[in-house]
Amino acid sequence: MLKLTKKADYGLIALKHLSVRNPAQTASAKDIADAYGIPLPLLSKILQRLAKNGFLRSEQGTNGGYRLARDPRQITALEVIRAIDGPIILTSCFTDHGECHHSGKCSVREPLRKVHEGILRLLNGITMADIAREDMELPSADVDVQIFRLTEVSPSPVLASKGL
Amino acid sequence: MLKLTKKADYGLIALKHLSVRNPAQTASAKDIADAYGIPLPLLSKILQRLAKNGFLRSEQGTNGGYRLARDPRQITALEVIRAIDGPIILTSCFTDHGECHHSGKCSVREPLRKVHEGILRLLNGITMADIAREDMELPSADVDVQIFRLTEVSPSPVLASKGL
DNA sequence: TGATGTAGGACTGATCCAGTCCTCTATCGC
DNA sequence: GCGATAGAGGACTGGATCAGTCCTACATCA
Repeated sequence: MLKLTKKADYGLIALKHLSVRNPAQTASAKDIADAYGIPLPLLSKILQRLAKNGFLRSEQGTNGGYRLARDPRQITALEVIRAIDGPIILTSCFTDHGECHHSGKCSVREPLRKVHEGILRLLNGITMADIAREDMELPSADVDVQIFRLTEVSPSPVLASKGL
Repeated sequence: MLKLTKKADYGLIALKHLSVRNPAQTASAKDIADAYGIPLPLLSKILQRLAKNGFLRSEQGTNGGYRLARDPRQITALEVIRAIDGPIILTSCFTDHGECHHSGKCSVREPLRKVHEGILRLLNGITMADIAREDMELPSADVDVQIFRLTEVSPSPVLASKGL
């Protein structure tokens, strides 16, 4: 279904929240949960994991909370999503082990790997600093359309059609 | 989790199978299921849906089966996936209705929409003809990294790291 | 010492995916 | 015409995963 989990969403929201403010300032899980209507215990888990993975530094006790451990320009969306959701697997064909139990039968593995890499590259090209900017630039059209293009195709109305 | 369903996988495999061979030739669901080790009733449903959506033409009766209804160069991976899995939803923030129940709170909706569009554009740029080619070109590195790039980032070892 | 806050394991309900089962209809060859 | 083949399609089930809750333990500060 090609969907991000809510946990990843929440994680990105929290990191954006912390990227915008003064890096010296801490925000508690409760602060963030209240600000965005996220269930506190759920957000806590996410923040704990982000801290465990080196994105955040946590401080316990009164007036404690979380602050960024790294420059927002050095944190990519890909890293965050992987830390929260685990490895991104476009198709079960290539898991971490790299093997498809359909063996030589699965004929679309290689093409899908290209798509997979494209998505990873896309996510890897976005930092928290980008996300924190409200005026994030629109991707210039037709740039990556050309990446895979080997044959002619008529101008597709797919992207313009409602629904997606 | 950003994963394609097996149904979409199977659909792409079947379409590739039909794209490679003579377009006049039909292949039954059983033929394809046997060739790739896909459960027949499951594949049947997928092929039926592809036929219903105009990708395939079906012929009933003895020696019946499926054949492509359109030029493989005119069938994009995006269309196929959408036909089988339904609309691609990167985050529940923007559904078909385009509305986030978090209202104005969800601060990452716009950035994620950009990612979303990037993925759609990527999938829309791949046709069945591309997938049917074994020597599908590798995406040239660093092309789409630049799309979202507004800030500097150090060369990331993320893509090179094992696991992805 | 108590309030505040993080750390983290266990558990549950809901949803969705993958696959199965069954019945029905259409077409071809004998 | 009849039976084998093949598509059409609805109903159902087991399992996995997600989203969220609950509870306890530990750390820090006023």
